[in-house]
Amino acid sequence: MMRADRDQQQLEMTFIESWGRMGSVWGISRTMAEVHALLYITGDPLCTDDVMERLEISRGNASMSLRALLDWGIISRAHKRGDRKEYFVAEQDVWAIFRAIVRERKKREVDPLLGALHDIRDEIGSAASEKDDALAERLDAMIVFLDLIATLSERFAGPSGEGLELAATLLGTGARRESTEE
Amino acid sequence: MMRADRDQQQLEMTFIESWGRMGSVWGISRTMAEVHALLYITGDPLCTDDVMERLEISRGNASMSLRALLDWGIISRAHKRGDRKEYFVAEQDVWAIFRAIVRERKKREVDPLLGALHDIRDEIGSAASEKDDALAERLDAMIVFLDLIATLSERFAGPSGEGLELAATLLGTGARRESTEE
DNA sequence: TTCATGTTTCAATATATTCTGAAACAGATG
DNA sequence: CATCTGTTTCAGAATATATTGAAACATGAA
Repeated sequence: MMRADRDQQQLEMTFIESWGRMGSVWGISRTMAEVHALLYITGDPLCTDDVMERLEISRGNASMSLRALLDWGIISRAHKRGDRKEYFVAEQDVWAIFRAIVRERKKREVDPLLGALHDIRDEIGSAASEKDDALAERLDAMIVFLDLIATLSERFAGPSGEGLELAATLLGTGARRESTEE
Repeated sequence: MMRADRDQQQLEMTFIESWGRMGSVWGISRTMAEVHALLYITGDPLCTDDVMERLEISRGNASMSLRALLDWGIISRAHKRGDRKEYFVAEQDVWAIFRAIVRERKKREVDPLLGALHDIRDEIGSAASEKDDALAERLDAMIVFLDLIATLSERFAGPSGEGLELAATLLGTGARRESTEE
């Protein structure tokens, strides 16, 4: 039994490390990803000290990471009766986690880029020279594409369970073509 | 005319900077993104020296960035008759660019994580204790989800123009729900 | 082979990001 | 109010990442 427990902790740690390495994919630091992984895989409410201990990180780091995860909306606060400490629990629905990530990244990265691109496009519009035509065309292609991505991710990240439905649709559409696969 | 040219270069540079800042989104360095932006927005074949000059970066950096972009498959080599220098041109189809990025990120980030997760899952399977059940469940939820993502991105990144078609489908599906929007 | 032209590599350096730890803060309780 | 418990902040340190620049490496021409 002690044995099994230790094994489990080890396995959890492997998961945490793998997930941490993925942090870059969704644009957060390794530690922040690890804190999330710990909360997710553990399932229990953990306090700052638990996180510090399990991950061997400083109080400051743990505090910052937890707050950032709260901002992203993928963990939430919890309290134990008769205990003043704050505990944290991770959202357990992977789709909800995914939607939160998509929403956040769109807000932080796609939207600002689209804004900048639109600004440039407007400037060109006024100063129409010959060469500008080709530039404008390429810019437009990019803008149209990013607008599409933004719209798609908005739908994916929408509040309802649409993401799942849409994924199913996508998969269904793809299935019809499976015979033509390479 | 001189005037218009200078304006255009400035606008191009603004585009390049915006795009460079986005580098993190698709997991490459700022400079590499800028090199790509330069080639994309310029449209012409450029050689290493052109890139160095326009972006004010070292030869080594330019060389590494260009090679990496070649690896990603979003720029290609070009040659001018009677000129030994290598020139580079960017893929102009934004969908092709997007597909290349999705393909590459899946390969580098999602696949390894899925591999690690499957390994952990296998280990748990053999050492079934009570507590492990909950762990296994959470792990499975994550694996199922990532498998779905991997499948979806494979379809998106497929060689044909499927990505565009699928996006249209998705958009269509969404349109039917537009009335229920928040 | 030697020279001329162009490309790649990589150790040293510069830059950016993340983390620590102790101090400041908040707010409950006696 | 003083004290106790717990949280947040932030300057400096540690770490990781990106960049330079010069030397090594190719390759073709004479």
